[in-house]
Amino acid sequence: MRKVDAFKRELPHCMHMLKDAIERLQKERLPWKEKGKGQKSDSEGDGRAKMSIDINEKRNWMSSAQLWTTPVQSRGGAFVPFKKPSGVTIKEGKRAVSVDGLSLSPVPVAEVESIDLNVKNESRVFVRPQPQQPHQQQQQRKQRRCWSPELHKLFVDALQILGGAQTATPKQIRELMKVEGLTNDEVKSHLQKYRLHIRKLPSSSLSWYQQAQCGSVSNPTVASSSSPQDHNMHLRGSAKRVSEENEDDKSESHSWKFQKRV
DNA sequence: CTCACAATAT
DNA sequence: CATATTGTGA
Repeated sequence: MRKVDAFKRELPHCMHMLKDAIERLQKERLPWKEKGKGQKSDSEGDGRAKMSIDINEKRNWMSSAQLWTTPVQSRGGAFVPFKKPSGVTIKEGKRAVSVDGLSLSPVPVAEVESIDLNVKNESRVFVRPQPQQPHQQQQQRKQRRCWSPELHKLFVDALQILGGAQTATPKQIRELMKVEGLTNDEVKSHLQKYRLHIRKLPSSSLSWYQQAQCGSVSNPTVASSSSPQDHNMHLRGSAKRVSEENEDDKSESHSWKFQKRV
């Protein structure tokens, strides 16, 4: 915990340096900026320049916008919507996130303009400077959907019910899964990936999804020392005979070829 | 830098 | 709906 103190000391320095750089840039920019137009910019122009730079700076670290992560529905737990960073980096400054309720809203917030003494202890305080320009692209990318193993299981089940990966359609799958908050596009994307994967290695269709970059990488439950006498090492090797999709396609090939779709 | 994955564009 | 492309995190 001493690191925190260290950061407290260092952060202001960084900010100062940054500010210095920014000011210098502004000065450099001034000469060629006021060409033509009347220079009433005094306050406004200056402020704008500063702000734009500020925003540019922000863009860098703004890339990580992981906020809400759980539209997840009823079913009791089993879902691990939150992904815990494996490394124990110095991310302690997370308590002030209580405000993220509004972060998702597209409000054109006025934005803070002066960093100056804004240096709180928080390493990240973002306010979402998104509505900067009229372009607005499409308000950034959507938050990545976390396909937890459970979710994937449902997906596969639905897939089988619908008769294999090739015959199933995203909409049907989604309806069969009955997962709240799951969109067609998400299913579609997952289906695409799934198809590609089973095309590549037809034999193992159940195990390929192990990576689970979301829910359970490394050690999510180490700190609590909840299960010392663990028993994870079973499974794997028992239900080997399941050729899944391949068989499905084959076994039902006689029918689905002519069916227009249900 | 490369790869896997999910989002988004055709 | 299917594929292709792009953006990102590991």
